Amino acid sequence: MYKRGRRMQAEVLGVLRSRGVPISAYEVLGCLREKSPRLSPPTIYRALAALAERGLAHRVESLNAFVACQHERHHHASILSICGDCGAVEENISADLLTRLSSITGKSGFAPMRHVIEVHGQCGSCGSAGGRA
Amino acid sequence: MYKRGRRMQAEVLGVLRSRGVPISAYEVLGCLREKSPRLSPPTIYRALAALAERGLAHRVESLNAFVACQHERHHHASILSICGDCGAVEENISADLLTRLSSITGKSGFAPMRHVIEVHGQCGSCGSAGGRA
DNA sequence: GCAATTTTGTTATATTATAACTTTCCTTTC
DNA sequence: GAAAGGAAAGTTATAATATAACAAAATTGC
Repeated sequence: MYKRGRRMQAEVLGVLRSRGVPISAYEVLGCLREKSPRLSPPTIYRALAALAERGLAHRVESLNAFVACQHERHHHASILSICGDCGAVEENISADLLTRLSSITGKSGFAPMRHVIEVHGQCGSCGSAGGRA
Repeated sequence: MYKRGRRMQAEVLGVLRSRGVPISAYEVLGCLREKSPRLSPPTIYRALAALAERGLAHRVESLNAFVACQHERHHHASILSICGDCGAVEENISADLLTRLSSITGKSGFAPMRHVIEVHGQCGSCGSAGGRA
């Protein structure tokens, strides 16, 4: 294994961090094209894949989008809470929950490798602010 | 609310059930086009959305695919175990896990509406059969 | 330096999903 | 029962997401 586009990855991670909320690969592409018009989708997808592998970003499966990791580099699965109103994502880690999940799925001999845990709803800010209009 | 394409939904559900594993909307389309060549994507997507709403099928977010529900009609979130080798999906329901998930995500005032819980790994059959070759 | 390997850039295209409009068909009213 | 009104389905086109496949360039090991 070698360096694999660290420069590009840093650029992409910068965009993800500056946005805060999950954005599509094409939104990243759009941002970076302002400076480097020749960029193409595979470059972005490769950087995103590398960032995910390094634990610096996550793919949000239920949105087909990507978000910067909020914790230190970790190799546990994240629990992502996604606000449908403002788009904000909160990231939680719970070894306990993963253990329980494994015990549920493992009953039939299933060996888990990767966990996707995404919860859609309304965040605290939007709940208290917007409320039921 | 009225009937909303029950005929079509039944066709689509039939295809999902006959396959057993998650398939893309376009695979469904391909199957049904053998009989009805004029079908188009929106028809399939509408039927799939209606089936999901009725609790008869699930969208597998991490595969961009759809699978028939294995339980009786339920309105709890499912835990889907997806075998990367054979594609088989097992569906589990655990109110306890959802409660814990809510308590984790709820700490910051988040109000969960929809849960996506998908676990990728290797199923029991593939684990004992294939093993490490 | 040169070959081998890996990474990056580029082009093209595959796959997934939906917007927008038309037609059909059902219901309601008279 | 016919016409108006409205919801659902069909249709066309295109948008959004993702990757295959190849070319060029950089890096490493010798």
